[in-house]
Amino acid sequence: MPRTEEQFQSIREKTRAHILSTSLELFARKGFKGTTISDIAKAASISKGLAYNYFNSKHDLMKAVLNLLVIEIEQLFDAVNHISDPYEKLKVTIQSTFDNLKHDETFWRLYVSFILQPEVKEEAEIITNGFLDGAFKLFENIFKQIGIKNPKQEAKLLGAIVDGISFHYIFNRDTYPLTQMKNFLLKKYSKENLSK
Amino acid sequence: MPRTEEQFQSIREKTRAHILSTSLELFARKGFKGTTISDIAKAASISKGLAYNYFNSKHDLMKAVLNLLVIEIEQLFDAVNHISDPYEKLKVTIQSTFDNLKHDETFWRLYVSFILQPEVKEEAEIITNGFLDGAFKLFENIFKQIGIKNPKQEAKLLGAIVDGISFHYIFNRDTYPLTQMKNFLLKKYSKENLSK
Amino acid sequence: MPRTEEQFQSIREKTRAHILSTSLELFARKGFKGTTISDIAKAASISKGLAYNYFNSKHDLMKAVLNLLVIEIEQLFDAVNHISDPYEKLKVTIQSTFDNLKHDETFWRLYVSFILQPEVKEEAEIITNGFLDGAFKLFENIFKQIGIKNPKQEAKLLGAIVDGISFHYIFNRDTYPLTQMKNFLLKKYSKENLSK
Amino acid sequence: MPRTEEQFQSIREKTRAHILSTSLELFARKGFKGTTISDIAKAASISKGLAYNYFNSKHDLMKAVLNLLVIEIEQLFDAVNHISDPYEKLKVTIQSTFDNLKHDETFWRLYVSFILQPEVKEEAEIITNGFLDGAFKLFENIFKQIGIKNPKQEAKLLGAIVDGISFHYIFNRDTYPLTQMKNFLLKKYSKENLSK
DNA sequence: AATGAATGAGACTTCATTCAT
DNA sequence: CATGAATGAAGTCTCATTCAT
Repeated sequence: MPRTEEQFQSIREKTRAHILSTSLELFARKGFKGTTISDIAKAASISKGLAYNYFNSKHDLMKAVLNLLVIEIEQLFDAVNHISDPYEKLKVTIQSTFDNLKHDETFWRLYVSFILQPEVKEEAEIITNGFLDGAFKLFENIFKQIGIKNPKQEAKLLGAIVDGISFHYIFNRDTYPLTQMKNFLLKKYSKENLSK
Repeated sequence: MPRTEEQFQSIREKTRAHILSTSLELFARKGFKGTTISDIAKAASISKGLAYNYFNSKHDLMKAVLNLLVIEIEQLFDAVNHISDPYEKLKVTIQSTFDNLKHDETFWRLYVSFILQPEVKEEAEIITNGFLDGAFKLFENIFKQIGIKNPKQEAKLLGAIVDGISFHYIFNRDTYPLTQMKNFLLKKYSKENLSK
Repeated sequence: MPRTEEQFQSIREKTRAHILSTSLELFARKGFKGTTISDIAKAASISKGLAYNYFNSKHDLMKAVLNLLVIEIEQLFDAVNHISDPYEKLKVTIQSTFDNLKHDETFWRLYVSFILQPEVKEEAEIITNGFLDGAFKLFENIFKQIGIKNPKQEAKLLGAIVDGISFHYIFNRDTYPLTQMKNFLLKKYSKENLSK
Repeated sequence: MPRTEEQFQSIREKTRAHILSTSLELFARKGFKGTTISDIAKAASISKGLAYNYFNSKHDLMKAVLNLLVIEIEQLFDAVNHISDPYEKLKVTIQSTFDNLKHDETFWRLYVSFILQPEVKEEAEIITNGFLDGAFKLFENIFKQIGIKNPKQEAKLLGAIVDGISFHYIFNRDTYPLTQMKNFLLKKYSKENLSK
């Protein structure tokens, strides 16, 4: 007997993922309210009806996109968690943040966009908080390991720097000296500089 | 007897300002697309039609709000420009940023909201760039006066810190230790710390 | 004692006539629905309120314009009624129609415009009928005097010609050879041609 | 199973034609400005939204109606173009104009209505000019074949007569002796009359 | 599973009309 | 007599959602 059941499953999952990633991109580019189901259907080359076959509503779709976002963010954190040397960890984190940003500002825009959407504010805030807390904790642990004073505040400061630079870059992409700032930051948070 | 020219003008100015400030608040809270003219009319206790007596379209209204934003921002800058001592200038700037933020996050939300709105992106970017450039220049001059190395990059770093913290606070208002961070930052950028 | 009462009357009449003629022009140019009270007020350099001081509603205003139209049309007829020679009468009528038309298509447009307005269809039709009947009668009498066969139908034919040409001219003003057609018609309806 | 491509196309064509013919009738009766999308939707027994599924705007809808008009007019011309005998051609043209008019004044009203609408003036004029030129050329050729003097002007005269009569009939439907005028005209433009 | 025609609530916008001064 | 700010009904248009096939 053929495993039609499994094949169905596979197709469903692929289509679902396809709709989801298309939505993510459009939501990020044009905002939640600025993106219509028609837009998504057209961009994903499916019918409007099919989108409703996979998601009960636009709101549902957005929640699913938020979830996707969480997963992607967690993967970013996981990528550095296995590094044991705190200086190296710090360096890689900063680097990965910047490199990721340059190639893909999608998440950032989405993240900002959702927070401004009263309908999803709550859900989005949970994620935001989780994300920020994760980052703050990560930095805090590093600073503790290094033995710096006020690790909690230094962690929040670094978080602010990273997000602030990201923010400035995203909205002034054409003129912002991203690479320069990245190197400047790496130097500021290098072993030589921190341990003196 | 009809009202005098001045009476009419006074009415117009007041109503215009009223609509404008109401719009600003709503746009900031719910985004451009998320705010309807009905919302604004209701919040301002006027008829929908009256809004169109003052602004040709929702888009126009938004441009007027953007303008208002520019003016308010410029006033913030002006407030510190007369201070000559660079350390004092730095301190007041940081302080005013934070104090302002705590009482009024409206501008920040609006600022972020508009930039995400493709319809107003262009207009918003001009303002954003102007605002950022202004802040960067201000910081750069201070750092030059003080005689710090890499004043351009230090300026951008401080800009990122300020905006990053603002950003974190705005979207995690309930838990973010704003005052603590403010003091931490003031200390880091104090005369004692910088001049050593 | 000054005759303020009469002066008031005079002012009222002048203002009324001013509003009326402005309305007539705008209605003719942009149609009834296409003309707003604001348009009229602006064109007449008065306030919207004042228009309502003179006319109870836009509909009323339009009826007054219709009346004005009737009067103007009657004056046109009167202008030729004193001529006794039928050939001369015919010639002058045709000529005046054309000369009038070239300088002022306002009435024509208004006339057509109103007939398409269901709200005033009835009133407009009375006028139209009156106007057409007047013209038909005028022509019929002329043809009877001249002694032509089928004067009733010849009258309607000439009416159709005159209105048809007017119509063609109005909607093809740039290319229609009006003068040529006028001369062609005058020749066709000249004494030499008709009496043979 | 989804409908086939053909099924969808068939539905679209039918609905489109239905909306179009309903619009044409209403525009003709109440003018462009005087007809609302709601009117059309109600008359066509569809939702307002559906009209916009088929036409981007009311203006677009009107352009489509104009197009429909052009096609219908061209068919009228085509119907007589195969007749070779000029006298016969003339007779059939006049007859068909009148017969058509009696059964359907819609086009005429629409034609007049659109020309008075500043928003569509340009598009309408192209059609008008095309239509008039077509008629003038047709008549001119006939008169040339017959060998009448001044064929150009005679063509324009006949055009004016036909349109003038149509016009008088349309706006005085109840009392205008259309049949009588038709016969009168047919006799005037009969072979016996023209060839003498 | 898939399509897109169809709906209808609600958005933006216009404008005749009213009214305080 | 005169003004134009203010209203609100109604018009154009959009879009999430449903549904027959």
